[in-house]
Amino acid sequence: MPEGHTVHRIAGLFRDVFQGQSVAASSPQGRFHDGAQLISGSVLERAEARGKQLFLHFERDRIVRVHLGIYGAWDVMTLHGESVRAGSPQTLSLGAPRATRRRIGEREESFDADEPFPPAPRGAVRLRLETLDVVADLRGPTACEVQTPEEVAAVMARLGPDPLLDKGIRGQREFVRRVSSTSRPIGMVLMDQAVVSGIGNVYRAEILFRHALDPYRPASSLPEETVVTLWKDWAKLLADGVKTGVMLTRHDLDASGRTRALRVAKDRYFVYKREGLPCRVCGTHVQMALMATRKLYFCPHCQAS
DNA sequence: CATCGATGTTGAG
DNA sequence: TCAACCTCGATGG
Repeated sequence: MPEGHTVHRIAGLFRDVFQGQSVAASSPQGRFHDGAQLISGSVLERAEARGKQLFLHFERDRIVRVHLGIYGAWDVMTLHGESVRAGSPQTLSLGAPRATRRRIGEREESFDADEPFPPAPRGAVRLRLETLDVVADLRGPTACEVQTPEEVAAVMARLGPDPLLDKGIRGQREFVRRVSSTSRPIGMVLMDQAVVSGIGNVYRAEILFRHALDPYRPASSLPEETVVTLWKDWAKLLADGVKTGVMLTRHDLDASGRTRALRVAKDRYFVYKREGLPCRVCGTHVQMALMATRKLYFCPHCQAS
């Protein structure tokens, strides 16, 4: 599911396949019918992510803002093979070219779909974006709406820095300022999109473990140097996540362990979803507690104050 | 078949 | 603090 890395991957993929092209838009499910009509046939000028928010800039200052929420996902299907790509309608009708599907969101996967192109929408597709050789289906988003540049600016203004957009000292300083100015627990603060963009429940737990931090410790009590380290670590994890599509957060693995963890979810994390299992560092049982309705995982020994 | 849970946010009280 | 919302795969009977 979507933490910041997923959304940046989608933005990158959309730049590759849609940017500069006229895109047909529809809402097979019907719930985004009017919005789809507003943009259908216009050129996608830009696709950008900020944290978990995706902005698709179409002509005439029409911007589609998408937030996947907890289970939203994009399904992207492309025809493969250049000859098919360039194919005329006759070529397409010559019989069921195979498509490659890429699911982006909860669980990413690629597979050959044994079906004609473009495939019929499956399930509740809120928004379908389509060119001659690419179809992207959006399901289950928390938000999908057409906004003006002013509305987009207002959303952006409420978001904390994103390491991929606010590189260098400016983003870092902003992060330090926002973390240090609140006494709420650091475990809550890292999840607050107004403090920093893109961190979700998985990265939150893993980052805290990687820095041996007690999730309940007041954010303002952390030394500035620790906060700077957190920012740099998030920047690295995010860059890795965008590259691989996987939240691999363990720095205790050799090359083969890493390869395995990329494949096997159970091996992927230090503490996330490992309640009751031995801490990978000290063997203490990993604990789970609710923090503001979300499940928080941590090692009570390694992460003691 | 029904129920549950998930990498999230919003808004009411 | 809590319910509502959005969708689907996993789990249980």
